[in-house]
Amino acid sequence: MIQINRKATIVIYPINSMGQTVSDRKVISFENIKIACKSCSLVTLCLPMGLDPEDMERLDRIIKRSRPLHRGDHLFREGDSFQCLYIVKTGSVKTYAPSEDGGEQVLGFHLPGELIGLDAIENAIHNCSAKILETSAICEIPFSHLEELSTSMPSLQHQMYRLLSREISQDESMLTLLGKNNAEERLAAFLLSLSARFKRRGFSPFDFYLSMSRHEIGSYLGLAVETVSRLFTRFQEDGLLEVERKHIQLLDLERLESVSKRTLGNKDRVQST
Amino acid sequence: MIQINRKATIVIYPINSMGQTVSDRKVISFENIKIACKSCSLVTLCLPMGLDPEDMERLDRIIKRSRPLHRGDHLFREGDSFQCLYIVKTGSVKTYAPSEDGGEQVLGFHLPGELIGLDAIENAIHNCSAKILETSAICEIPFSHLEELSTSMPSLQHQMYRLLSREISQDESMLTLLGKNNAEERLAAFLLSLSARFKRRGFSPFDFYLSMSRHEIGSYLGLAVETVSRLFTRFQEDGLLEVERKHIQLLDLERLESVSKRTLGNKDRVQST
DNA sequence: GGAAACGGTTGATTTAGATCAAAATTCTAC
DNA sequence: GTAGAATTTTGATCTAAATCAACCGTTTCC
Repeated sequence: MIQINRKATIVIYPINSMGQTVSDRKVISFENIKIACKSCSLVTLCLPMGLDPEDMERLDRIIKRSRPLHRGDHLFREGDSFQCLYIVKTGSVKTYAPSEDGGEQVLGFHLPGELIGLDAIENAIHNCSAKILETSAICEIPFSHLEELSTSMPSLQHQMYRLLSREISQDESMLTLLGKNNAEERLAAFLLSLSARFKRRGFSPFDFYLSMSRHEIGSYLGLAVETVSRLFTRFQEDGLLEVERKHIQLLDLERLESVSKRTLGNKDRVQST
Repeated sequence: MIQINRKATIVIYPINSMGQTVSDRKVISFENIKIACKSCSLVTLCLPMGLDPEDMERLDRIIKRSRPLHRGDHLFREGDSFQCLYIVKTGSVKTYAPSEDGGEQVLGFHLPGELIGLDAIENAIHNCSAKILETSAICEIPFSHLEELSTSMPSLQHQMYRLLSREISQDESMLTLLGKNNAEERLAAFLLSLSARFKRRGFSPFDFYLSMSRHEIGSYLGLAVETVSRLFTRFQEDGLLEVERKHIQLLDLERLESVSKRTLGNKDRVQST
């Protein structure tokens, strides 16, 4: 899916979930795939965050940058030996726990700047799989090198602790979502989370493309595909959003927010009619 | 609840969830509350795991050991500033996310040797609360000291990475449990998890006391109290276990195992009659 | 170009587990 | 020891979401 944008730069990435219809959309060309951390737009929300230039340089040297990977490619599979952490540079990735019967539990969707593989450190074995959702550039960090480096770089060590801790917090709020919230609240919270993450990355929080299927959203949220589909329709009918296949436009963030945290106490339901 | 055991040592802890009816039950006396890591029975599964004697000594010096805390005491509350990590030495602790309406989502139950507070590192603010379930001894580790120490102790740093990573793995399997498994499977998995953890700590995997209420179990597993209660009754009727209030005896680990991972594929249900 | 596979939507029906209600049991505190 | 408050259990009813089923639009691939 190659297209030429207004600035006549060849955009080699397919239309992806980030900023498709956004006017200030970043142009990604061949040259800046292998960009160093210090010139990377993600530097403020990625692993090198907060490192001084010299430390960043040292970190930069152990990071490998691969050719773009494509939809369906695996970064790793459950059971693989753990060698590297991965960071999404562009595109998106899902992690999931496969089950014997071919099913899967989606554990997360990973956007640019986000680390993948942190759960494998303990046993040096991956206990989930990671699959590319759309053509993506991925940075690869050999963990043994990273660990070694972090012994001599307190700020890197600190950043590692923070990132690991954040992953725990996120999983915990996901546990609350699955334990306490109904289908409507889960989907609203999911869309708001995507929205906020796109925003931090400089893309529109109102208008984006989903790189995952309804089925994957359902798995992530502990819902059946049909329920997800019906909810999208309902949210659209309620004027919360506009949806056309993968394209989402959030029309009323505030109301979506209130839907996402409507537990027993708050009975002012969205108009159903 | 003070009682004298056969060896005439005063047991200051109330009958707790660990090994109540176990013959080789550990005797906990006043003296060994403030025991150093190197003489602590938990050393092989706790933070100091794998440290050499000298490093352990250094770690030991920053660890504070409090007087026993009692049921209902808080280690910290959501919103508190993060100063310390906590390790359960004896007893048990729950962590939970309070919600505005007085409800709560239980995030975890913590047994001896387990760390509490890892999710607070990122923002230096606790985003859940931790409450003592039964009289417990707790080790307290000022995180800033720990972090500093870990910069000069690669094996401690490694252990920290491992423990953080393990927390993530555990949360992820919990996500799968809540996302994919039904009530029966969740409770079975919960009991088996407790069983395995008791075993690792030298207590009976078959016979133990629950330090948490049915309500708390329900919250943890995303189920209503009534469902939990009914399941205990059903499991007992099915001969899987014997339950009398907080006292649980697992009668058939193997069958419980098969109940815990019975998804669609596996239709050999437990006899209901 | 057409068939097959896939992903998504919509409708009808079923059901697991929530909710409501009430009694039984245990715990707590005077 | 007793009153009152929790906690747990059990039963009856309800409902949100799963499941089953059919259909439609897209994509893919001979």
